[in-house]
Amino acid sequence: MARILITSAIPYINGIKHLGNLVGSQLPADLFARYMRQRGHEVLFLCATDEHGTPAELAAAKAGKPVAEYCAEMWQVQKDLSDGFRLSFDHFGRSSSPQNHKLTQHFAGRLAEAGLIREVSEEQVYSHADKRFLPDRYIEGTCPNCGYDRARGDQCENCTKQLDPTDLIDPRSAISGSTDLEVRETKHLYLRQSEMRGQLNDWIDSKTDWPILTTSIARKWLNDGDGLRDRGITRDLDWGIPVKKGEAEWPGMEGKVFYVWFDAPIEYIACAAEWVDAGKGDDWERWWREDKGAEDVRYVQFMGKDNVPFHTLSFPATIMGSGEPWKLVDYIKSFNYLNYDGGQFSTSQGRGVFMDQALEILPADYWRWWLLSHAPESSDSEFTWENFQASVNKDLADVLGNFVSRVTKFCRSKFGEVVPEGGEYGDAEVALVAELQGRVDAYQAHMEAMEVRKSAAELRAIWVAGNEYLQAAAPWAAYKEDPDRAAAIVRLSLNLIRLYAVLSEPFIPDASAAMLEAMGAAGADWPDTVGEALAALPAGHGFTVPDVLFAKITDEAREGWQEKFAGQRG
RNA sequence: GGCGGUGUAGCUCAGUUGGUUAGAGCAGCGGAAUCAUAAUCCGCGUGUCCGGGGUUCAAGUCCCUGCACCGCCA
Repeated sequence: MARILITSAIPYINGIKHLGNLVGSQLPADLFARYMRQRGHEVLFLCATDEHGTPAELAAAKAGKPVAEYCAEMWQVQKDLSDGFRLSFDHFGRSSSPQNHKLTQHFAGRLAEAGLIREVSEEQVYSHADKRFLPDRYIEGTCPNCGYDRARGDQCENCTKQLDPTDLIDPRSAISGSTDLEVRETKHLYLRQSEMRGQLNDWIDSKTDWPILTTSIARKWLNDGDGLRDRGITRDLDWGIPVKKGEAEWPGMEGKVFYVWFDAPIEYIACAAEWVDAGKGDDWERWWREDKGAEDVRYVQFMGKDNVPFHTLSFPATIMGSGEPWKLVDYIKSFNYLNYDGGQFSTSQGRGVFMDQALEILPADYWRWWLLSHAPESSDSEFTWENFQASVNKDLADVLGNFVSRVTKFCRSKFGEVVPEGGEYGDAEVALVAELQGRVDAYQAHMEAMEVRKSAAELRAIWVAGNEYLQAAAPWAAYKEDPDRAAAIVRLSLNLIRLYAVLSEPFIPDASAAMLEAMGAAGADWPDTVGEALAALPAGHGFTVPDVLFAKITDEAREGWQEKFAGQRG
């Protein structure tokens, strides 16, 4: 039995995530966690909300609420949605937790002791009307290059020129529109990542088994231009983790907080502490400290490609720089983007399907299956309603759902709601078991390797094999001449349903549970061999005919959704 | 502009270190069956593997170059 620590990129607090966000991190992480648990491994699967920073403050202000209250509410919303999608986190934490405050301050203190933090005085724009410093992109003005009047302080979107806020003509606050701005001197802490470039580079070089998408992004940041740059890790904000050196005050940094970029990944660790404090576990350090039991832990992270730099460089720099034996990530599974019907999903424009809307129109399993079987692994992939309807109807309703339906209903009509006795297994059954064993082996290999689409394809092939067998064995025909032969076929087929429920659990947990319940099966323990698994339900074992597992998506429904989700969510 | 990715059947995609007639699912066409959510099963693909050069006995698979789309640029 292995021990596997799994984290998925932590979603930002200011809103409900869309399906592209979901399939890029949390959903595949859940697939892997569920599979590993079923295989009997010890799994700790963590996720949290990322709550600090200017966007959270602004979203709270817009909602007319104190930021802490806003975040608490949005955390609950996101928690409920992750439950709705059956994401099996062992704990869903918050980056604003006391545990993270303590750990973030601890890391900062260690980094300072190691000489990896320097103080920098810089000039930043302060808005009197907003009573706050403004990040570059929250300052608007006229571009000195092209004259575009809504250029941002970091870059002009019109001519793409990189800008400094002080370059702008007639600068104003993007928050209030106020022009009462002032350039003030302020002091900030920088993490000296550049000092660790060699160490990080060697570490990345050692990860020969990582996807190219992951290592190429890391190498680019390490080697581009002057190489890895130092990064500011503090901000002049109210909402965040107060800057401290461990438990001690940090002279000159009063009233400042750590930048969200710095504290968010540390929440991966703090979340484990939250997990313990919530009474769900009793020792989080044995998952995170190599000197306290984590030396045999395998740590896997899931994320979209936009998050790769932070996970390959910034967070490792924090950990390595601390000089303490914290667990570094062993494998990073990164994803490309899911597009929506010819364009991008857009949170700001409300384009695409969001997690809350998805669950309002269809059960989680529909989305889980489609998203995972079309996961953007090798390149960006695309969601279209036609493809979604066709795939879900065919795979879930026709191939799997109908198999369950035809077997259970045939048995009920001929033998009653009990696994029939009599008859012997012959060549057809031997051949089926052999085929399934090969496919289950392949399925396991793909799941171990986190090959999501290939796993889905193999699982589907396993479902198809049942239909092929049933079609060829034709118990409805055999029943007329040789009822015992029909009984044997049905007995095996009922056992196939139970096996399918077990194998499908990581992808479609609700349907899996419904199938197990209908079959009166005890649990979803992974089979040692297919042959044994198909003998789990003995003759005489009672079952019930389940309700239709997957109702089909009609053309009318699909057309309605297509229109409804074209943009501007209401 | 720099960097990276992608470009394979109508659609969504597989194609390991270059090696036999380039594959899967869906859609389409033909057939079988009738237990089942009109659900299943069987059969059917002469595709400029984006274009053009090159290396090689052999390239979708390596090199150069052009084109298109996408992303990132702290």
